[in-house]
Amino acid sequence: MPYPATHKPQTRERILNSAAQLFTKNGYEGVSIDQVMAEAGLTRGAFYSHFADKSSLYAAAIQYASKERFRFYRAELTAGVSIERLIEGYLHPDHIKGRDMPCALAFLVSDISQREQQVRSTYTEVYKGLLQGLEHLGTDEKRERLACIAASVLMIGGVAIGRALDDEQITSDLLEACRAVSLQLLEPDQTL
Amino acid sequence: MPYPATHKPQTRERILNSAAQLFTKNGYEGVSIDQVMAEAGLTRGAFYSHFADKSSLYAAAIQYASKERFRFYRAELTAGVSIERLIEGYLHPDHIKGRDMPCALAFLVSDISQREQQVRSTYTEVYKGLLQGLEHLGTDEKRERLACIAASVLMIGGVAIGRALDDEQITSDLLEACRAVSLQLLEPDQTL
DNA sequence: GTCTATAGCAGGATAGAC
DNA sequence: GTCTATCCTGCTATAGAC
Repeated sequence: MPYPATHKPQTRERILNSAAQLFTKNGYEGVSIDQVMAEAGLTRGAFYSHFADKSSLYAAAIQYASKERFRFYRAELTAGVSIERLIEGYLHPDHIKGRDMPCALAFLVSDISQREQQVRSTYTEVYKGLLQGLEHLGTDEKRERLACIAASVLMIGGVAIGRALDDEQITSDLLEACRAVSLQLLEPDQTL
Repeated sequence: MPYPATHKPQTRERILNSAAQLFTKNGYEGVSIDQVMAEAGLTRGAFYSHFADKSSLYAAAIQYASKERFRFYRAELTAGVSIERLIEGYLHPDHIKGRDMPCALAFLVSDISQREQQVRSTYTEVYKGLLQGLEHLGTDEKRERLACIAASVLMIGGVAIGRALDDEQITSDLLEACRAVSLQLLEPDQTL
């Protein structure tokens, strides 16, 4: 039995992990199937027995990356990390530089509208998940929706713009401003 | 005299205008030099007597689009249009849909970090211009820098994320939240 | 300055052996 | 399921005629 039943799912996961890392950092057009497969220790020919095409992989990778990220945040919260610290970690130079698995919502935001329906709808679902997370983050009562939306825009937008800029001083100021305002918006009884 | 002295600059301007429209809406990889030249009524061969390569054109197009946009805003302000109306126009579904010449800062934000130094530094200069505009917008005294940064992130991020999303209801809520918070941040005596 | 023609390459997708 | 080999397309960039 050369290929045990667990082999295929495991391989698929390896491909997804490789794709999530590469796509998030380099965008859809910035990554070839060759690269994804090489990173996963395979060759291009093997790809099409796991995914229909590049676009499907992209959508799946975004979902995968986000699940990993949500899992991480849940663990942090369980371990007693404060909201302030989580926001600080998100709006942080290390995140912008792409260490580990960065946030696909931020890194790919203007990549998405050029992709197919399937990709946009995946992105939208992930964004909804983040929004719901912010609404209930570390509190029993639900936060105001619009305040959470504005906070999410400051987080995602802050990382996206900070990544584009070429001037460390401005990026640093930008992160500081986004941290301050988003935290204020996430105060439990905040209303717009 | 088959080519008058005004011919080349005019042609260059036609190419830039075509490039600004196409690149802003479709990103760097989403546009070919063929398309840009065809839109300008020329063929690909003529391109390289105006620009060194595709990357240079991209940087020049971002600068061109932004100058057009700043010109537009100055005219609006001179005509007595309020800041509220300007923000409303920016954070508006029509802008997201790409009518006329959309804002390159928003539409290309996550495209930029994958390009060369030249492009990133152009983007950074344009962003600095917007920031300075916000600091002095319709007031004699200078607004607080961090408040203006946060407002700019809500504007750029709001358009970028709104464009990615596939759900009109959420996009509409998102634009509303960004309008409300950014306007609040631009109140003349606002401090963080 | 603009054209047509072409060189050269990268990458998506498929075929067929193992 | 994975491999190698191949087809095919699209694109940047250049050459050379007008």
